[in-house]
Amino acid sequence: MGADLPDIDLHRSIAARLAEHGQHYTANRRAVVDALARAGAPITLPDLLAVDESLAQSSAYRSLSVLIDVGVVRRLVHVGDHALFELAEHLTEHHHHLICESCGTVVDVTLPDRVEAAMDRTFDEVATALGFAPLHHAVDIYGTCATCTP
Amino acid sequence: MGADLPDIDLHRSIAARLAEHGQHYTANRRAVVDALARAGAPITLPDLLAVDESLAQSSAYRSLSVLIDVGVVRRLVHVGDHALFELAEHLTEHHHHLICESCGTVVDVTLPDRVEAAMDRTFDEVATALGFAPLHHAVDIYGTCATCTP
DNA sequence: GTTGGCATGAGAGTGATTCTCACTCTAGCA
DNA sequence: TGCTAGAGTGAGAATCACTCTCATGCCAAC
Ligand SMILES: [Mn+2]
Ligand SMILES: [Mn+2]
Ligand SMILES: [Zn+2]
Ligand SMILES: [Zn+2]
Repeated sequence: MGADLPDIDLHRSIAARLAEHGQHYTANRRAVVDALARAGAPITLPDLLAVDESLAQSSAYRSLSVLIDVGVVRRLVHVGDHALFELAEHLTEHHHHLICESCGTVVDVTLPDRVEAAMDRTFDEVATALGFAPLHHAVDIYGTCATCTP
Repeated sequence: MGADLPDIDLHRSIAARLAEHGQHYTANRRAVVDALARAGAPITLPDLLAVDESLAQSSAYRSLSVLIDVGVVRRLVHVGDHALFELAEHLTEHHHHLICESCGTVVDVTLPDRVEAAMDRTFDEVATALGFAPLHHAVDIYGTCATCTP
């Protein structure tokens, strides 16, 4: 989404978070992050490898796994047979997804703060009523994208 | 969820929908529907086979696939390595999911109509602004369930 | 009662993801 | 600056949820 951190801060922030977990920000992990940042939308692993041809498949999967573990990357499922990967929200901003049921395209959307706040209040109420302690939420809006609409 | 159709109507409704698509409501498909109805929450395929031991894995998967194609069953991903299956909303009611990040339990929740309406309005606005024609939405509330909270 | 076509299920196949292991790099110390 | 222990890498093997195949079963319509 629009409000990304400048690259320098992005990488510094990621390095710090990895360090907190006793992990290093290696060249491979940085290459994966760069590819995700360059994509600017959730992408599949094949797409990731296409963005940076020097990446090896097994290492890309492993770097993503480490980055997910420390909270730098988020993995999305729900569409197609490949998972989608994107930078975590603390590196971009809280957002949700528009999913085209025809072509599988996924794009980020942000909702007005007013609406987010109202949703959080409601979710907290209904979850608590069922003995759940809610931590966060995901909203997926399914429909048809511009290019798939005739 | 609470407001299920009585069994007779449930099966009649499903038979009709299958017929619309030139499909039959066979014993196997009915057994799968019964198992899902009995579960009352999204369940995995292994769980389904456990509920009805007479079901064969390959046939259960195929029956689910047919039932999904005609809109009687919905498939959820997002949690664990097995997909979750539940009866479609027109057989139960529009609802969303509470997902325990600790044990993977998934339970249904309904939101107040007022909130659903407000969300739909907002989703329509933001989607349209991005050239998307929104059709429906899914909300997942992640947190910790009662038994996982110490 | 025969026949044609869909349904079933055991087992084989598929493919995204994960694991293995021999090799490489690097951080930290001498 | 050299050494070394431990972490990182990647080609290929393995895993496993799910799908496909095909021989057989079932049923409806004549
Ligand atoms: Mn939100
Ligand atoms: Mn809703
Ligand atoms: Zn599309
Ligand atoms: Zn739990």
